[in-house]
Amino acid sequence: MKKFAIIAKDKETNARVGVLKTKSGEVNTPLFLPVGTLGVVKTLTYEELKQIGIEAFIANTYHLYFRPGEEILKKFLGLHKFINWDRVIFTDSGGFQVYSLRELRNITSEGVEFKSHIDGSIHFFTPEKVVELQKIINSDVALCLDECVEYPVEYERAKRSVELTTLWAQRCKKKFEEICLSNSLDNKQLLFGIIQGSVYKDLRKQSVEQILEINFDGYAIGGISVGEPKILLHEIADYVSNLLPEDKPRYLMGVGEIDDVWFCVERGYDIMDCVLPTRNGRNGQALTSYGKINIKNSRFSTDESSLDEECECFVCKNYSKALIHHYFKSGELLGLRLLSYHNVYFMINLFKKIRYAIANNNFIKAKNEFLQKFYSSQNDENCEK
RNA sequence: GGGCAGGUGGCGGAGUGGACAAUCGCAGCAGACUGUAAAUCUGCCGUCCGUUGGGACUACGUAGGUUCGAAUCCUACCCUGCCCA
Repeated sequence: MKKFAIIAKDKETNARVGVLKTKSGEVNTPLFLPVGTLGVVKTLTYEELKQIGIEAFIANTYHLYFRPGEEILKKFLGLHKFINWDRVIFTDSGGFQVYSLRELRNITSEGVEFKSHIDGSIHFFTPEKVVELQKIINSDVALCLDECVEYPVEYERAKRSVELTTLWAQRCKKKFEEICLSNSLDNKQLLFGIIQGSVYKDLRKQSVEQILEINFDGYAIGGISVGEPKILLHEIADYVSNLLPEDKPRYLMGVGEIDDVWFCVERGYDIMDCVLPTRNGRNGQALTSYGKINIKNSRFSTDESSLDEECECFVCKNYSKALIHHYFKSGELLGLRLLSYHNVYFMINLFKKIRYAIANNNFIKAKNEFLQKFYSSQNDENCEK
């Protein structure tokens, strides 16, 4: 059985609809992964995630290693049982923490030494260790340890990160296969390789070639959306997409702005994840059909309408902007939850629309209509001021 | 009636002769956030003008005074709290 099957392709673009098979079931692509770093999509219950209709989320190996820690994860035979979630879980390797915690780490070719962000204690992560941890977490899709570099970054440093990422990918793959061989009970976890290379096309090309050579179940593009201008993000995403094989899932890590999502799906990306719906939700931003709004703005204090008149989620059916505004201004936790729920719902719904549009050969039209509505209204708001 | 303490920007509260339009916190207003060290961070916050540098005006209970200069010193008054009669 193929692990990834493309079931529809847009005629005008490279956008495609597919199905990825994992040990916890199938997921439909293009797929949006909410981020649940510590095994939880912040503020939301698993019942709510199911109610929203999410098929998968991505947790983080680095963070789960610290809390709850290996022993507890082993005791529960993995994250699924610990959190009582039977759908798909991806795990990021900790490569992003190599970037985001760069003041607390030290890289050698052997691995990364982290100073714990929690208590300052020293921990050493190797590619092998990260694979083992993901086996313990027992996620459905594991990611190789990579070195995600910041932007801007000098060419030579980006080149070294590509080489290191390749070396680590080889070691991850080797360890992964060893564990699979020694444990015939469960060898259905998927392993994705990660492409690096910052904004340098030749390095991206080199990285793609080297990672493809190792052969993974899917290919992730990392080192993007780390502060580079949008034009570069698009340029690199576009460039790399043309180098990737058709028959494997393509995962663009960390991308989740609305226009970026459409842009990247159009180029044939199948999976994306992003903290924005949840983080920005906790910070007061709501995604709506007519653009982003900041619910904390005083103009919503008496607004009786829902966040998004076109949204079917329970928040939009039951809560006015004025009420959610009140929760935010008062520091009531329910506000964080409601916007997180709504925003994740919005993203999941967006991806449903995208899949539908591709399947019906209507991608470009759907994209233009969606984006025009989403962005024109923000302009209107600016004009009013 | 007497004694003591105190009255500062929307609020709390620093400042006790020049560096004060006045520390700081809260509230308020806005912005940011892209594989989550984030219920976080940043900016503005007397009034008016200026895109910036900056400028003008009004202000530390009220009214006078001393001084080159006062939120800061002096006098009187008003008000608040506590204590004594």
